[in-house]
Amino acid sequence: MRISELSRRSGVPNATIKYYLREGLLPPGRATAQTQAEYDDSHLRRLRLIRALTGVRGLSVAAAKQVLDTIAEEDQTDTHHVLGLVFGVWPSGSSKPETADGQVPVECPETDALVDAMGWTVSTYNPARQVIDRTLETLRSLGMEQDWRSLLPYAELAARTARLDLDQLETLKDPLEKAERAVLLTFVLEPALMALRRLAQEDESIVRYGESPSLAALQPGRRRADEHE
Amino acid sequence: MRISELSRRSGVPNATIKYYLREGLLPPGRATAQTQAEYDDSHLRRLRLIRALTGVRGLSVAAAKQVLDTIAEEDQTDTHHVLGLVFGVWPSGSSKPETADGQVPVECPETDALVDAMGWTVSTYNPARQVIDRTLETLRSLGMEQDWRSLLPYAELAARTARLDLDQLETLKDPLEKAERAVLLTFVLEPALMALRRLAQEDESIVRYGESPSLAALQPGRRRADEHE
DNA sequence: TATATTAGACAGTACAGCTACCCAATATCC
DNA sequence: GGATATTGGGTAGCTGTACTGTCTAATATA
Repeated sequence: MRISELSRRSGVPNATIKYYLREGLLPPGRATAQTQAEYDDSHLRRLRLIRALTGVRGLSVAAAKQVLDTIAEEDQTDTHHVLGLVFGVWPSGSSKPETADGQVPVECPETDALVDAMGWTVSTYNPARQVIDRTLETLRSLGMEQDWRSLLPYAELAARTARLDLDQLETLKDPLEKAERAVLLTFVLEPALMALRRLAQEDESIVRYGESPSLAALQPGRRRADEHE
Repeated sequence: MRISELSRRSGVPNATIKYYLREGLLPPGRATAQTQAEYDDSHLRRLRLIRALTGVRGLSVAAAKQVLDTIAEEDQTDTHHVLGLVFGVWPSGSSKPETADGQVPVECPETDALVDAMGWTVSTYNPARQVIDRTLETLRSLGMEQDWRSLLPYAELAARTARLDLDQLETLKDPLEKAERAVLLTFVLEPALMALRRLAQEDESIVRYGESPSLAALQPGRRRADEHE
């Protein structure tokens, strides 16, 4: 297909596709002539992935490129290698670590302690480390007397979440497919997970403190446990 | 204190403080004369909160204002009221819902089913609903055959997370303090929770598929369960 | 009284993410 | 085979966000 059909099928404007091509987010089509190129389903798929990362997830174009580059490069044969790369990517947008190209591991004493307490094995280069230390610092500067110990219960829940994530990769055999699925689970799912927390917070707040102001009629005598009505 | 001391103590440039005042993120100081105003610790605190939301969390200035407005307005006496407002705020930045001022509830059939299955009680106006439906749609458009049922295990973990969150509010009595703490837990903690997931994913990937490429030496014979070494 | 600081207003800057336009080459329709 | 439309490639411009710098008159401080 040519660019206009790609545009029509993806809903992304022609000019924007060209922009993504220029920025290297979308690989160039197979050139059939000097002013003609042929695109295929892989381009359509990639385009949708780009829009998922920049749209619902809110990544910057540069961050999306970084993520996309990760699943494209390197040898795709080692599952653990590919996944390690994906999980190690940090979209340098919101809350990015200082070191742009995380070559140098930054001291993260609190995360070290947490990782040790959880018995985890994670690369010292994983940028997620810095996010945790920086967040704890920020919370303390706002008077919240938190340290890594207060994150332990959250870490336990994060471990279970990660297990759910990895379970969904088991069914896939193709390493490339696995890498793309990992990206979807890791990045695109993030807003939904936070949305679930928000819903659960509202429910829990109603259970503990009373009815929500936005709701007119609630069933009385709500439970504390989790069984359904 | 005057603006320069506020700037020095917060680390935020003078001009930026004026910008926040203009934008209404920071309440004006008590004017002592036509070209003089007095700021206090509440301003310093608010300024730090603004930087936490826009910095580590990555909210836009407009989204931060929306969050800040929520804890400032309304009567502060009802705990459930205040928390309902905070948990209902969606920072219109990344993955914002379409309706800017969520007055009209949007149809979210998948979230409805999920909420029902969990036995939750949440406002139909909570913007988190739309995020979930939109994310599921996006994942499906990328070939992931997901529906609300696949989110159920995540919802269960979200419920536990919410319980941890609310536990940390129990100790506070002042409703205003409670609201601010809720903001910190809900928004500022988000990147850290996602970072924890990333670390747990890397660990779980090593446990299942082998060693991480970034790590030179690992202890052999890793476990599947969660006990510490 | 001299110097520095301040509030308030507004213009200017830097960057991101598109968007519009141009041109020569190519495809397509008659 | 000629007219018309589309394409790739490049560049310039536009819009919005988050500041930053400058100016002025009023006020504080030495």
